[in-house]
Amino acid sequence: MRKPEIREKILEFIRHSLDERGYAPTVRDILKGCNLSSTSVVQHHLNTLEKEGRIHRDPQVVRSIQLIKKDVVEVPLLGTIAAGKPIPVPGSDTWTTPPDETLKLTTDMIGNKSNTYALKIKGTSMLDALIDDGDIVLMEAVPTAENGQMVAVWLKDEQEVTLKKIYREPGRIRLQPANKQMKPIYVKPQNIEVQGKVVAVLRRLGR
Amino acid sequence: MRKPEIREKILEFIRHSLDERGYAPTVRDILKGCNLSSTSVVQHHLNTLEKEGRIHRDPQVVRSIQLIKKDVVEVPLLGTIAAGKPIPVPGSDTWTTPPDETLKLTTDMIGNKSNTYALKIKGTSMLDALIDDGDIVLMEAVPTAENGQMVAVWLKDEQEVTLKKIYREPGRIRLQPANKQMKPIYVKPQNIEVQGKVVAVLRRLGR
DNA sequence: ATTTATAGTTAACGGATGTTCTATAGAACA
DNA sequence: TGTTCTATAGAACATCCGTTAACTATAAAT
Repeated sequence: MRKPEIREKILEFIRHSLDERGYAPTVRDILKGCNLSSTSVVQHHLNTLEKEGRIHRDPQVVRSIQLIKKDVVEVPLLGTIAAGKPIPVPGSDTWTTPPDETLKLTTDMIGNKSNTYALKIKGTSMLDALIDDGDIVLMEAVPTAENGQMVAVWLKDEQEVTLKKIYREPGRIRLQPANKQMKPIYVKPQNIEVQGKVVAVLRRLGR
Repeated sequence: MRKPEIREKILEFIRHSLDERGYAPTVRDILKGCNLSSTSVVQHHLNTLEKEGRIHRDPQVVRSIQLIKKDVVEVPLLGTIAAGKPIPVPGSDTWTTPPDETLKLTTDMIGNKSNTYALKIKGTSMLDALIDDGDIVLMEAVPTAENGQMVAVWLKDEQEVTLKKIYREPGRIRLQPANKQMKPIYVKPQNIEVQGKVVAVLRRLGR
């Protein structure tokens, strides 16, 4: 019988230890904490966990166990977004040079996604999306978007980028402002280009 | 001669170690890393740093050094905010019972403040502040607010709470919506009660 | 039924590590 | 001048800890 439960228990214990005490447990800490009977049992499970990529250890180093799951993510601030300008989409050239600035965020905010980036809003052209000058939007680089999703849309005819909720309707696409008091606009499918999904909006005030 | 520089160097080394490797250095790591010559020198400085409250160690525990400064802050989500309802202000009764939910945020977002709390917006009554239904506002519990600051204001006559930028003018107070296209309202000073300062606005989409 | 992989036990080695003791030197201070 | 505080140096100690080896036990696979 495979016994993953004991390894879950060990992981939980490590998590607890990191959380409560601030540093990782030793093999013998785990031994006692999980009611195991031998250090080599612990060693065995730790080896397995490391093979599974769930923890990382530095050989011979006391208390070097780390959980792989990340709590804090650094999101690159790739540029600004303004009316009449396509938004910077992470391309090969954008990734090669490291971004000038990064934002530290918790996975609470974005869902552990790796393809998330941030853009700073310039100007008040996004007011209908309830987004102010200086706000920061977290974008996820996705090829497609589901109905109802808030997306960054490039309007080819108007040469303009806008943030709207997208709804595909027969023969047309409805772009609905976040502000429900405002009316939607309708565009031809071939007139738009979805440039990314809006994951979150951040507004920092009074600094 | 006092030598705080070497302790700053040690702190920096600890920070670097925690950052790069994920766990704290040993006394001998610091010895080599800071070009010191004896473990007892390191011990001495660590004792001093601990007395100064800048680090914490567990006696006899390897790699237990922790920096006191916090990077991730848990902000209590104290309740909801809606028109016609005073916002929950952290009082004695609110703090005694732990909040149902907390938000993990980095000090990037809020400035290491301890008196910060979060409120969830219910309804669209804050649209003029560019704040949507479901948005989360981070409030700082402060007694006074400076001019131009975005604050939560309780309007006594109207029995309503609103988020506006506050400007004290002779004989009246101007409450300016964040949306610059909208006109300010003017109120008598005795008609308002500042309930807190808005530190940030968070909007999480598509989950 | 036999083999194989996983899990557990016991014991021990050797090195890493926190701590302590003693001694020295310079600066501040009264 | 003597005292005290801080910083430094070297050495030594006892313990903690990661690792390994040899062996047994059990479940799964063939």
